[in-house]
Amino acid sequence: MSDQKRLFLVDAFALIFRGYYAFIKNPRINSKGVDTSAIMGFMNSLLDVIKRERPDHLAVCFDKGGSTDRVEMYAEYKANRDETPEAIKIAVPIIQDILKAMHIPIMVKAGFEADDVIGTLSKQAEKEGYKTFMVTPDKDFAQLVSENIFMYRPVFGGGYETWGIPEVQKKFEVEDPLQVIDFLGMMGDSSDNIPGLPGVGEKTAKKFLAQYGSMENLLANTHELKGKMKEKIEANGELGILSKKLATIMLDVPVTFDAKDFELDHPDIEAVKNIFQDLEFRRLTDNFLKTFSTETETTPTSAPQKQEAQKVTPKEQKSAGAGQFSLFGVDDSVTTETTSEYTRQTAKTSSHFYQSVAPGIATKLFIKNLMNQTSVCFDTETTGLNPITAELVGIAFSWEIGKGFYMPFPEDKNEAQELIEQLRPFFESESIQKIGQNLKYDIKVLAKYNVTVKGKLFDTMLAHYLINPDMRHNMDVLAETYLNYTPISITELIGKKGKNQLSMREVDLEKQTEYAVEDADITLQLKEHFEKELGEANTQKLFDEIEIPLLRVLSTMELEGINLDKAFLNSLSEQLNTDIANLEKSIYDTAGEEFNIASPKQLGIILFEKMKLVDKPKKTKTGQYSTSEDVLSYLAKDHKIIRNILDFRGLSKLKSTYVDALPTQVEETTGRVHTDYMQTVAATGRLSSNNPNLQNIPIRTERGRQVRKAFIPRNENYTLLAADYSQIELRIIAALSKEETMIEAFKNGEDIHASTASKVFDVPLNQVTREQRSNAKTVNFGIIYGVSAFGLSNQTDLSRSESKELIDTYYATYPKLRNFISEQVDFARDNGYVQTVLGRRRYLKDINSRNAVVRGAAERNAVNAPIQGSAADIIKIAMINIHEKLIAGNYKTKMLLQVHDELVFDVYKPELDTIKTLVKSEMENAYKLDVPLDVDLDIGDNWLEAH
DNA sequence: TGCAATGCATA
DNA sequence: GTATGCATTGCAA
Repeated sequence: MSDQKRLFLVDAFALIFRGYYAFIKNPRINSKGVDTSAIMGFMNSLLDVIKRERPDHLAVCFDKGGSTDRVEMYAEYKANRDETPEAIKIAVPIIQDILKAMHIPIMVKAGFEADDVIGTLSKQAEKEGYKTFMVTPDKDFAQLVSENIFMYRPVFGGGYETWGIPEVQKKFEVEDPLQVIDFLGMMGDSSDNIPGLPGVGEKTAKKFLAQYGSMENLLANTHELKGKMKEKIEANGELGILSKKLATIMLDVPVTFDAKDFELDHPDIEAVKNIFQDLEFRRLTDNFLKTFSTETETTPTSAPQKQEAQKVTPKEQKSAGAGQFSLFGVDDSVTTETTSEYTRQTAKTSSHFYQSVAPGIATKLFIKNLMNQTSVCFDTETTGLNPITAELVGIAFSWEIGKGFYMPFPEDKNEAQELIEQLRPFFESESIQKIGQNLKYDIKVLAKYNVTVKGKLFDTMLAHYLINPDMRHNMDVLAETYLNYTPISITELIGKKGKNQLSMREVDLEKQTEYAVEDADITLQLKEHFEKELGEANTQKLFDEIEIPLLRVLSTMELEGINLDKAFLNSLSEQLNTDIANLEKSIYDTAGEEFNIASPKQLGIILFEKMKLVDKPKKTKTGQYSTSEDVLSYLAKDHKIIRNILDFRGLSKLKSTYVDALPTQVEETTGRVHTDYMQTVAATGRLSSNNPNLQNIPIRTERGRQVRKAFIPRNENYTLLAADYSQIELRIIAALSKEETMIEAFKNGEDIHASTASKVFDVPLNQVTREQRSNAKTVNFGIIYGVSAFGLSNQTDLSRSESKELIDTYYATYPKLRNFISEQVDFARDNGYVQTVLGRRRYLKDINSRNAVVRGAAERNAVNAPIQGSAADIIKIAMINIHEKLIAGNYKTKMLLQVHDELVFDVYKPELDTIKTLVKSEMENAYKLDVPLDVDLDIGDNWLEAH
């Protein structure tokens, strides 16, 4: 470093607060009962800075009485700050005493905040040739950063980072640190109660800044915004300006930087020692003496300081006494107390016999007993929610209501495997029925131990999904609804998620037993309940032949996961940035010069003055050329440069939702992405996918669909096969309605939308215009969703009355379709539900509502649910059959994904021809309709190519 | 930290 | 107009 003098300005309150909250979980209280956390925290930071940096000049700045100017501007300023904690209030005078003893100047100015004092001083020092370091964690200070003014910012886990101009540019994505003020003004700051612009947070503020550069320019160009955002910002321009003012650090506080006064000289060691002794700071006293004793130039790194002792070893599982483990020795049942029918039962109020099984002989006896059962409910307890990484902590079993056993699993992997081996005959027994709640999870966990769950299955969650798809199906809800019983909550055992949540392994064995066996017991009781109801709802077949077999299929697919080119994924984010650069270059080339694409002003001049893309460019209120979305997309088809600009704008969204998110979901152990298919959330019978959702990977836009390139085959011996049903929902509605005209079109392999257009607009098939086909397509989809003229006119260029006319003509063309629709609605009115081809029901309680809006929605559901649901039924059948054939044929090919009407396979190349035939045949013949089903196959080295 | 509202990705 | 999941934001704790 040069010989330039260095001034450190310390933001006292920021460091005091930070120190105080650092100890919040474990406050420092001395023998006099004084909470010294804040003092300790602050002094640690201060000494740390001195020791590390040895500043020539240093001062500590405090607030006094808040900022009168800002309160004048905005009465709410800092109004919602919590009352300052007591420990901080008492800390301030003590810290000031210590500073005096250390001969460190204290800067305060009534009516000004420390920010303003520091700002003013740093600018003065800059003029005098100093390098200034503002010691504060508060990001507001970034606006002051210049070539000679830096932020010196404590970071979590110790250490500091220095923010100069490049750091601020990067962090806030701005050119000039002064734009930090605009940034803060836009996004607001809840702790200072700076309102900001409504609806604008960090991401949006950065976007705006890149595009408009400042608050003022944003407000001058709100016409370019869309939707709610536009309304909100236009309505709150003044608030934005005010917010910016509030966020601005003042530079004209009446204080003077006096170099001599600020020189860091020797402290009054005795005085400081006395205060520290009084506070009972022993370590800090040592630290202080070391810092100021002359010979300490560098601090030894060998000294094992602080945190080392804090390392917490997870509590070992309590090894209970032998008696507790004995199989039949302990009866911890509780007598039933009389409960009114309004009081829910719990484990405490109902009689039960739950017991843990000890290792050794007890386990052998237990398993012998287990093997004699014909139907057993089980529930695994694990260390987490992700079955790929979770380890078994125990398994609960129950085959008699009110009674059950819990087998804890050792943490040691080999021992756990030995134990599961003993249970293998049970799980793999074909003759013992297995009952569970969400068995897919347990099956996946056990698969990780190489155990296959065989035999008949009964999943209470799936059963209830068929009985009442609109409800939720978690066990607590089911127990309360059907058994009038409240199970022990998981949070009671392991705490709320986040900070101190325990792993199931850390829970006492007795509690584990109570909790786990209770789950198994309740599940068993629910099974008895739902068994009857399944028959009554006529969905037994759907349960046995679709949902239960599908559960095995899904667990296999989920465990398999899909390969992601990890290098590609990890770099895709940067590649996108490269793409942006390429787009920029291409735009510059076309434009013939470089300019700021993000600036609408410059862009408008380039497009409409230089390139003269249109004769009469649309202008905005402020007289500038409009470059808004709708203007540009209108020009997009004729000009590549416009497409590039639109792409450029759309990238950030893509990046955050997919490109940056997906790599974090790659499982370390497998290098693959394992989605979780939800079998019980979609009321229509569809699956849904989450963590991550692989059913909404972009495909419509060129840039978006690039994400699909990241989904690749297992290795070079494999290829991806995508098989999708063509127009399955329209085929279903044609078949169900028996509308011959439409059925014929499908039988003849016609382009259905063109065919519809030809009939509705009464033109020969080969003379259908693009627009006619497009409108016909919209109506076809509208039918599936339960059309209204209003909805149709929103989707097309047609007016409301034209839409109505089109729909009327459509119904005239396909009269049976109209019949079908009214039949569905009538059926729903009479029965309260509609159903799919396989009898999957959806109950529509609002179908007879007197509220037309509510009733209308129910009527659309009545039309859509059987269509969407039947399509779901059919692909589920195909999946089950394909799964079985893949196993039976011992193929290496795996089924990986389902996207509603599409299946994706990882095909072993030598099997390709066989698999293509197999998949196509199984999908097309999954269910017999009066309309042929048609499946398109595509292969490729990634999911994008396979389309 | 958890919730609702908004907007947008898919079929 | 149907069915989902998720990122971001603001607000309530």
